[in-house]
Amino acid sequence: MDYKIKSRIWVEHKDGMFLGEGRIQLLKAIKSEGSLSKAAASLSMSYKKAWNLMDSMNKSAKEPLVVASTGGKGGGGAAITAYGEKMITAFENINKSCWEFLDSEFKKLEL
Amino acid sequence: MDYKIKSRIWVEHKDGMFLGEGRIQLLKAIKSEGSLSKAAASLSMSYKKAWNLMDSMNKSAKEPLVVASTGGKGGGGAAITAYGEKMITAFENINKSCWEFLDSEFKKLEL
DNA sequence: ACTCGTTATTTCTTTGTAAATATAACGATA
DNA sequence: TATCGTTATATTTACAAAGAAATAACGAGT
Repeated sequence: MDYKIKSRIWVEHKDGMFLGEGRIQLLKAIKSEGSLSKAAASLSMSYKKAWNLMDSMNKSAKEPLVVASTGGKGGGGAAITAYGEKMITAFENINKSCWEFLDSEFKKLEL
Repeated sequence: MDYKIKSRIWVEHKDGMFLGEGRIQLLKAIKSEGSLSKAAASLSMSYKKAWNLMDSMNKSAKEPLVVASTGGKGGGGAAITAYGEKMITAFENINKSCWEFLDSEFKKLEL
């Protein structure tokens, strides 16, 4: 059997996407880069797209996941909140366990 | 908590998609309609897209999932093979159990 | 006041994908 | 051999999503 099962998970709220794999990737890049523009560059993503994702996340969450500051020393920057960190680990844990679950189920099938 | 977790699963082989939710839907429509064009119409899908999906599935499977005949009484038609039936039920079972798994995992989180 | 690198936002352009359209091929039946 | 409804395929059109580019705003430090 040379087939592989794949999956994608995401979290929605009343009207639309809240968290998905791309958004989690962006959160992690913001954390490691300390800036939205650098995070976007590190993911080969346009700044605008990154900003849209961040804005959408912050607007649809109870608390912001990212805080950004403009101006000042270094021009500003962006950082992940404690709530944001919690979301990253929660998402990655459930995603990983989903993969494991699917792999084991799929192996049982013997297609 | 007004968040909901969602997922999509699919099966790939060496270079590309083999089975996904849209393809399974199409297989089921072919089964109930007996024709590719009627199946496409019932799903509000263009004939061309339906044909592409069917062709891709048949080409990447060990055995065809759909057999189509052209000409003859009634103009022809399409039908699901036993192998195709097996794929439908296998996919739907694993998909359902994945949803249940995710829902229960997500409930544990209390975001 | 001026500089700096960043965030924030608008507008325009491009591009990739889906949809519409048209047409050929097919073969049992009459 | 003419008809019929389907499968099979190429070509064109339309549209939406992504990207590029340009510009404004910001505020600590000098």
